[in-house]
Amino acid sequence: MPRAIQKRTLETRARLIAAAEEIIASSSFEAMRVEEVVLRAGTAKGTFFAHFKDKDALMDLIIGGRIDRYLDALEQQPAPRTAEDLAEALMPLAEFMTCERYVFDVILRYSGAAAVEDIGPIAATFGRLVEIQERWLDDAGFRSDIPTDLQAEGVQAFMLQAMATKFCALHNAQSIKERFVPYLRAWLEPN
Amino acid sequence: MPRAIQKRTLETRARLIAAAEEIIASSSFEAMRVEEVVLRAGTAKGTFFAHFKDKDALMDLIIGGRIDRYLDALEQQPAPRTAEDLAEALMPLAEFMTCERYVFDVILRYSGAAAVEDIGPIAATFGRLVEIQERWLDDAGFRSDIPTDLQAEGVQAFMLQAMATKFCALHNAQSIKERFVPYLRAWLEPN
DNA sequence: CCTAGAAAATGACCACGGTCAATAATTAAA
DNA sequence: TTTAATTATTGACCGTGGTCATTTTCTAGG
Repeated sequence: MPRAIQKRTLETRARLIAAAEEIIASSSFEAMRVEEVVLRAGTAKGTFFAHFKDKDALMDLIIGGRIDRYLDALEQQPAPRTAEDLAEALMPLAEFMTCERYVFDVILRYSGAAAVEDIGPIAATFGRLVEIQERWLDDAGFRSDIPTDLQAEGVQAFMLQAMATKFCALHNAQSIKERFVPYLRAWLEPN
Repeated sequence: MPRAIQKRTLETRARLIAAAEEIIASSSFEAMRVEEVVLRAGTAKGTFFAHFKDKDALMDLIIGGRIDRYLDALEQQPAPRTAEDLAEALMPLAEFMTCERYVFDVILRYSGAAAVEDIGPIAATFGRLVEIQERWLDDAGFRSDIPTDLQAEGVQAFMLQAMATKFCALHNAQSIKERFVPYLRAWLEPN
């Protein structure tokens, strides 16, 4: 029979997460070191890995949490009416996702879960984002020749492409939005 | 004044690359260890890093080389006439790019160079691929409402999206091509 | 309370990528 | 040929993520 989770366990876990958030706040996601986290949390290194599968699992959790707050905000908004508005609405999220090269890499790596049983926080947010976009696209009625879910996946693909160029010398003179809008127009408003 | 590169240097470099290729051939890209490479090449560890900035730089070189061979083949082919044919033509390349999760991750990370001066082998192949597609799309004349280079970038974005799903539990029941074709149809043949 | 057994925490240890001061080999000029 | 300058190689060492047998703490049953 499985015993209830001890209060101690929850406290330790909370301390580890808090310590990581502190480091991120005072320097960056990239600068986070497991050794530094356990030092601040006052635990041994092994304890970290008893709570999180690996360092990236904690990153998944923290970054996924941040993304979820952006999605909460998006859900409050009315459906955008134009490709331009859609891009505009997604910009805060896109800016966060590309705030650091390291963050973008983690997001890419975790955006699709290899197995159903390990759909993590970030992968879940991608599912949520598609749902939000499907609702928006249903309302806006851009294209009637292809299903809404295909449209939403396309928006996702172009958003990733636009974001990737932020780290690409050939394109980073342009802002993410400047790259995103032409894609969206061509995708959602052909002809 | 810069001296000529020593023959010894080229030999050492060739031995390192050959050793790495051996390991990849007998196991996998992921299994490559710097220690094992230098052991087989008969050099010291430091020598490796005198020739390559880091482990990934050698991966960039080797994977970029493989991709280039696929592009050589694509350049020999006539321009595809339909979205389906385009997807079909790109499948061998897509299959290689997703032969290992690790390989796909490296490709994603190196597909855009952070600075003009360090456009590496993989980043260069992405430029080449866009050029090939621009020629194809010019010939095929799918869409006249948007420029060819935008069309080509879209094909790229959807190819990445279709490939990514190979490692995603939600979609990997479908083949890459099954996912790629609907995107391409919707992108290149709207209405 | 006491105790058995489960859950949690520990820290020495390992794997592996990467560094750098010291050394060896090569080259061009005297 | 000798020598000085340049280039290539070396391997001990480090940083950091991750493991696991052992120890400590907690909990339920008597």
